[in-house]
Amino acid sequence: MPVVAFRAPARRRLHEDVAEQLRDAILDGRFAAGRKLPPERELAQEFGVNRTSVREALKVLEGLGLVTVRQGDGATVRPVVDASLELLGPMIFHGGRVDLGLVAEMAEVLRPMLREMGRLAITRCRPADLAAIRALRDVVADGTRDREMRFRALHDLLVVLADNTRNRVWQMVARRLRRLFRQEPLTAARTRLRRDPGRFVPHIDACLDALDQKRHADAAAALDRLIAVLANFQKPHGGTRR
Amino acid sequence: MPVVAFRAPARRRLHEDVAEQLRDAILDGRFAAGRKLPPERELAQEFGVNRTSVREALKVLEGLGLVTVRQGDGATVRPVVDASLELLGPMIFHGGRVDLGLVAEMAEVLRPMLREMGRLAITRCRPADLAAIRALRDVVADGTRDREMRFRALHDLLVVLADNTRNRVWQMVARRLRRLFRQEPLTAARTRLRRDPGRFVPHIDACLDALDQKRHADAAAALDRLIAVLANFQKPHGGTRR
DNA sequence: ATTGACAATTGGTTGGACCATTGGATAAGT
DNA sequence: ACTTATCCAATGGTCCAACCAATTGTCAAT
Repeated sequence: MPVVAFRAPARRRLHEDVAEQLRDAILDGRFAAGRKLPPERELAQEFGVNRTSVREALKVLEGLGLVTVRQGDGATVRPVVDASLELLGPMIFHGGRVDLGLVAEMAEVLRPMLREMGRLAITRCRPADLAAIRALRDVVADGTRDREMRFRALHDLLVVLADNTRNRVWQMVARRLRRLFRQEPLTAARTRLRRDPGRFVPHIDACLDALDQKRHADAAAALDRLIAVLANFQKPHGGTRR
Repeated sequence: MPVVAFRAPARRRLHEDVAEQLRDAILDGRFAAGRKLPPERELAQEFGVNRTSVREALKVLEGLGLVTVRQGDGATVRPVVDASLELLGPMIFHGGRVDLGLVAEMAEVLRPMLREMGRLAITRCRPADLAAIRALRDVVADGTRDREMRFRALHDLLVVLADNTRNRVWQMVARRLRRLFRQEPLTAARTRLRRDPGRFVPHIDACLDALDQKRHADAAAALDRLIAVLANFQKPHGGTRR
């Protein structure tokens, strides 16, 4: 396993760039809900690309639920609240800023979800499943490794936990969350803040120890503490972090 | 308000049809994860459409996380478990069948989520917010109306509840769920089974009464009973409904 | 005032051309 | 024989130009 985490160079396609710019424009409110986007031909000219690229970008936005397109009429912007949860990433990190309020609201949703998922996993995991968890725990605890790589192991832990629930929906949810946690601005934030993934290790160990001794309630309690650290944000309406 | 619920005639676009067929082929396992889709030019010929339409369809599939497309290489199918949660609908209703196992797993995820959302809503809702809930309750209880329309009011209730949490993430989650509940095969199933939305009314009333008297714990308990009825499926591994 | 025909706007689709990347086949070098 | 460099066929990415089809507003006829 490499010691340093590289990221693939961004070899991007035109429609991705167009879609991203339009997406951010909508999220920023530069195109209000209910308003119409400019015609495709006009957008193509403004972006300096062919109409095809604009159309492909619009397909992406339509898939995200950000616009509805009707022949003869144009592309109408929809309320962001009606759009896909895939947008939570871009909504949290928009314009170089982090929306701490939204992070807190997200944590408010995540905390009970992860608790429940953890409980199910503890109930259903079998001794053989623990090996994968221990391997990831060791990576998280390994101070000689790249910090971001240890965080990646932590995210993988989430997915392994979901797999132990034997529930396909939880498995999909966990993988979407892992994807969100690995989005660029967040990894940069972790690096900047020099967060230490090691602080999760004691909770992981407590959980594993309890599982070894079949003390499921204790294992669940240890997981709860881990999740409390992971989703460690103030309640909304109050607003700042920590 | 109309008494009968009509649905807009399906005025579909080519790429939507193509995307849907490819999506179902992947969900059915006709294209296994890791395999490659046929080249765009070939697909265009098979579907009898222009390459542009195939490409737009592929953009949709890419947005769903079902395939990754690389220039020079082709479109590679990704594991469904890594794909978007938007796929839960088509996964549940595929090939004219309902995957009851997946429904049960979904209920296992939904139940704790809705309970938590309900608790938050009860804590934070203000007296003025109850009017909207009562109006929807009346529609659900109105036996003279079209059954599906009463179900739609029930789904709207979910969204209003989410709005009362004052949490944008819950609001988005609730709207995605409403969208899922309203997908075609599910509405047909409800009509076929002649489900009665009225069975939820007593729980709604109990919740509203408790809220009037500021008995938040009782309101939460009533909501829990409602959710238990709503997500009324056997645990997975056991398999059949009711 | 209502209805119906028309026209401008705008998305939908097509065919074809050419560019850029990838990966394997082939040739060259050691 | 093995490694390395080169080339090429396959495949996606982009562009162009034209035409089809749905929508909406306009305007005339009733």
